[in-house]
Amino acid sequence: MNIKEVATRAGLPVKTIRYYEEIGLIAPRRQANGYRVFAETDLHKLAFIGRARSLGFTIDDCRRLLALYDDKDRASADVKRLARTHLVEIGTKIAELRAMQRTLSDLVAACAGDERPDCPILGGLAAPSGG
Amino acid sequence: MNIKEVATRAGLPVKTIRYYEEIGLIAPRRQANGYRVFAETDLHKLAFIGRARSLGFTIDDCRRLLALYDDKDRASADVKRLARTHLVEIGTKIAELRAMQRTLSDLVAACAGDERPDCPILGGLAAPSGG
DNA sequence: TATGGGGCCTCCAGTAACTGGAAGGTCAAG
DNA sequence: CTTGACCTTCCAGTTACTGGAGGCCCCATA
Repeated sequence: MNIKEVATRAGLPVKTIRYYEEIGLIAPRRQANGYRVFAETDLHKLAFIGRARSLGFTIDDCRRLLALYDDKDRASADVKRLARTHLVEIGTKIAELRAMQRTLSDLVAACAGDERPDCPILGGLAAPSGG
Repeated sequence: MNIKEVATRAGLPVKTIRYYEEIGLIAPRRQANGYRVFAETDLHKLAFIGRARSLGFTIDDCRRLLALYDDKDRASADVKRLARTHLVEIGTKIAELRAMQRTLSDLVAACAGDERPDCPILGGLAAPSGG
């Protein structure tokens, strides 16, 4: 199948698929005219990558996951380890965002939000008092 | 003061400060020998930017916040609007991360994590069944 | 005066993961 | 034969820095 079809079926932009080939995640064959030809396995891999990416795995994670996916002898523990590491990272990011959210919503709550220039938000950014 | 001192006092890397000058966030004077000279106002601005960045404001947000900070006539509502938009973005990001967290921890829980190759995590990435 | 060690400068390249656009080849339909 | 959709490559830009090379500048010490 051609790039547009595989893009539609995998739910990824055409440009992204070319990029994935460039960085070696997939290696579709070529026709005599230079067009890429995608096999079913390419489609599967692309769908796999798309899903992993949407779960926040990096491209490097995807590379490792694909290797594990291709390796019929690997232990499920290997995959689980990667996933768990990623879960920890997600947890950390959520905690950081929540801290931002708290600080910022305190500042927003303290601000009158009217036509006067006095604003605790800018004040809080200029010199934090307790954060 | 020299760049190293202002970097220490503002809690930012020297490189970052040069970068901030390059993109026009600050404009320190120069000595005859080419060295940057930072005034107290430069230090204040840098500390301000550092704090806004740590709260997840983009550089572009910082540019706008600095403009508001410099403008003694702006209404506090202008600042509040920017902060509130940012709060919404933070909220969205947290929700997305939580969704990832749920999906991924379900997959991790379903995986035996032993030496056998059978792994629901890879299965779930290859073809999601319900989420 | 020479030397050594910081500190400072600029410029270039690279990061992550694409995205947009230009210039041009290919194919099927009318 | 032309039109238009599709395909190709290559280059540049995005965000917010970060690292390194190569080279001044300044101060202290021998």
